[in-house]
Amino acid sequence: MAAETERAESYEPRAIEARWQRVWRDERTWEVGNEDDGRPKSYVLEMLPYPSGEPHIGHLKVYSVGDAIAHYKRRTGHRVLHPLGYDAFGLPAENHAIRTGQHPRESTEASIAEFRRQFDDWGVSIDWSRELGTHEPSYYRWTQWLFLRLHERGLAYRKEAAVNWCPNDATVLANEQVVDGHCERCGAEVVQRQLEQWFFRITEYADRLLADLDTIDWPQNVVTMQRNWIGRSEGAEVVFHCDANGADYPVFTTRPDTLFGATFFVMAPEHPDVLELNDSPEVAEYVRRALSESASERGAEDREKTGVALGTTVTNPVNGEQIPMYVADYVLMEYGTGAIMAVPAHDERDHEFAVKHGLPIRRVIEGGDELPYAGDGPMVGSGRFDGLHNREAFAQIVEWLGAEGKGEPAVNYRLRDWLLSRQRYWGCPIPIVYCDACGAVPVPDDQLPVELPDIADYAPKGRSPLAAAEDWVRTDCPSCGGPARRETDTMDTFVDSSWYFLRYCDARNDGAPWDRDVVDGWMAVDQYIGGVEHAILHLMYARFFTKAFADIGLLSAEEPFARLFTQGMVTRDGAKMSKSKGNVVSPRELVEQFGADAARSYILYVGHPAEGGDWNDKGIEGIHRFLSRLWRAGADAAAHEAPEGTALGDPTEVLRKAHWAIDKVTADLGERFATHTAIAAVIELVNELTKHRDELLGSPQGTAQYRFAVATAASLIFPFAPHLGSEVYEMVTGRRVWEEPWPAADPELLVAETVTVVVQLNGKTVDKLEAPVGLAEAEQEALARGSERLAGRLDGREIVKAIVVPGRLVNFVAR
RNA sequence: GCCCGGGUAGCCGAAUUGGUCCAGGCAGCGCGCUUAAAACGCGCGGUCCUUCGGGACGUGCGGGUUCGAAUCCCGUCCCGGGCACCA
Repeated sequence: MAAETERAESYEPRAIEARWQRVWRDERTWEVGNEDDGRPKSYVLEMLPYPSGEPHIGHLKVYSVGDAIAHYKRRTGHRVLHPLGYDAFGLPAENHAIRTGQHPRESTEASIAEFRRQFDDWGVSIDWSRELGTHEPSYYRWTQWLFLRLHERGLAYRKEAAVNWCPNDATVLANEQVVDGHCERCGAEVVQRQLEQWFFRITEYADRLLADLDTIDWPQNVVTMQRNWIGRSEGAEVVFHCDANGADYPVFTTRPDTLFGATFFVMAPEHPDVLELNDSPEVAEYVRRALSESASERGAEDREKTGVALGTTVTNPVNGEQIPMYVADYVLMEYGTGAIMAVPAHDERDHEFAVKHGLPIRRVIEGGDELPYAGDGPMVGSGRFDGLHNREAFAQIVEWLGAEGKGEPAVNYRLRDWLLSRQRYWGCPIPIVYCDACGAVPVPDDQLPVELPDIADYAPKGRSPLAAAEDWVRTDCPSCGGPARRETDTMDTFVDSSWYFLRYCDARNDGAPWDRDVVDGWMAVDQYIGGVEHAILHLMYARFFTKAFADIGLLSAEEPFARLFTQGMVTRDGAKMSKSKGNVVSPRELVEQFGADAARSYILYVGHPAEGGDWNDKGIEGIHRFLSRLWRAGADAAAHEAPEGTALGDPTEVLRKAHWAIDKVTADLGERFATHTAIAAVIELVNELTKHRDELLGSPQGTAQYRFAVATAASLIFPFAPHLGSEVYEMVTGRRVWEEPWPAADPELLVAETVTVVVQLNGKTVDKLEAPVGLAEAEQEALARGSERLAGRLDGREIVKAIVVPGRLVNFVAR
């Protein structure tokens, strides 16, 4: 093997890495077919990267983790799908276009090329035959197709909604463009404006999204965040009648037991009936002011509870009492019914409002030292329910309201429908046209994709940039053939990234987004890896899409990601890396200086990958030293052939260490993703074999053991440092490590010859004794009892009890 | 305010089931190799006391359970993250 190229004198990572990368590329080593070949499948996936500039340290980490898992899975007999692509639509490319005039496609594709170049440089084992970019017409054609399927089912719909509007730039803004209630570009205060927008009806899936969290293996904190985001609350809808206009106003409450304590009634400023009930200048002005404020201002902490009386009343259904109506901005139109019953004695917000406006506060639940009291207790001032515990009264009141036709049990969610319209250029066009005669008409499947046209000017003009492409906007109605206009908004980029993991399964299918059998053969993703910052939005949307597609009959999986791993952030000097702090570590420079193997291994070594991990510039040198030591050991082992057929002979410390390392790495990598302790185990093995080099190489059997230990170290380091692992393994064995099964530890060699028995006196360690393995408890106790140090410390006291932990310790209790 | 994590050596961290606290790396110190340095290899490594045998203390802090606690329980402080007018 070494004959083809002269071997170097020292570890030269860049040369080794280039060599193996060429082999993997030329032989398409990591490509995988869709046919079942009898091996269990394993779908390993990192979250879709957004290509901007060049990859950062977080990318290096996520692929280091994912690649280690993919390699481990392959070598434990799995057929592994490990693809990669790009989340290529998005705002930064468009902002760049506004500044420079460069087409977003050009800057995006330049970034993709750089990302791809560096991913190749890292030697990540990707099936590149499935590579995709969400901005390619061959991809977004199917994004549009899927939109139409959801539209057919009523899961995509249009309604008027508030958008962020910058009065200075005269444009709508995406949520990401609003920073602290101000326009990201010009700094003007952002206001709310009503516009027709497209939504996905994710709320229809709220219950299933909640319930199925129990079926997936995700980090607890992510599950909790999703649960909170869905925000299911049980309560009742209660109807309040208004005599002034004859209307019935339902409200949602989680506390029907406090109904007798409702002393006023509040509507959100957006409530359509507010001005109908009272159009005085004072009310009109209050509503106008509230509507002009941004959501973040309105939701600000410590904000005073403002509001205006409407001069009308509603009837409290439980006691017929007339209670005054108010409009106040602490009530939200989007939640419940946009109106609330206010119970100041038992709700903090209502209490604050009541105090400020001099409204009556009536206690109906006993308990607590002062009001407001939100806890439980017996009911008072509640008519026939007095004396009952409020938890019991809860159901009885709802039942009674139901019988009277004044209310019913109700469930509410914090989750809102997903607003997908974006008034920007660089995104997937929404495949809808507007016809005066037919209204909003879906573009027929055979006319997809609706391609994004080129435009000259990306600058904001008070409407979506696409509206400027007049030739593109003007079209014929697919229904009646008359003149029509295209939808000029594009889709939220989260739409693109909510189904890409399905496309990978069948990435080159141009007759459908995927073949159902193929997707069913791969899904669900067995191991998903990414940052916790996507804990809510991306993961919720992808789950929703998967469920909706399953309902439509496009696939079988109910959940997209069976197992989720969230990586921690890499810090430097204890602080988040950021350009402004100037403490950014560039993966490109690291790889140039130390090689990809060292960079990847170090990032997995600083700590458990789920935790943070503080970057230390000197630390990577330590890993580089270790890899160099392994390389030298490989060259050394290659230069010391053991005669053909030499047995390994009697176990030595090195042989035992090798099997210990196999066992340790297998458990750490396979069970707990503890890459840091796995790598530490390989370091220990290499340290051990380096230390015993001379004595081992003195005999044929020792030489065989040395070679075995070196090959084992190479085999075990391979998932973390694939190039060096391949190189050293080949040097010693002439074989390719990735074609070898994962090594198995010999259980007999995992058992040491002797164990250390700790002798304790009243729980304090007084001696340590070497003892043979497998000693009976009584023998172990007798051995410990004979300890001279124990005798010295006993000082005349009497042993009253001995606790024996076999193979570990003996604790004597003495008085 | 509420809900999760976490606090071990100068630094990053290990201790997987309640059983030897600190594996591995960094930094530091000593030794070897070298004319020298780098590189490389080997070794040391908590604090205080000591009659040099050893002893006491030690996992943020204070209590508790236990033969035995970094690990379990109660209280408290600090750091990080998430949510936060959702009725």
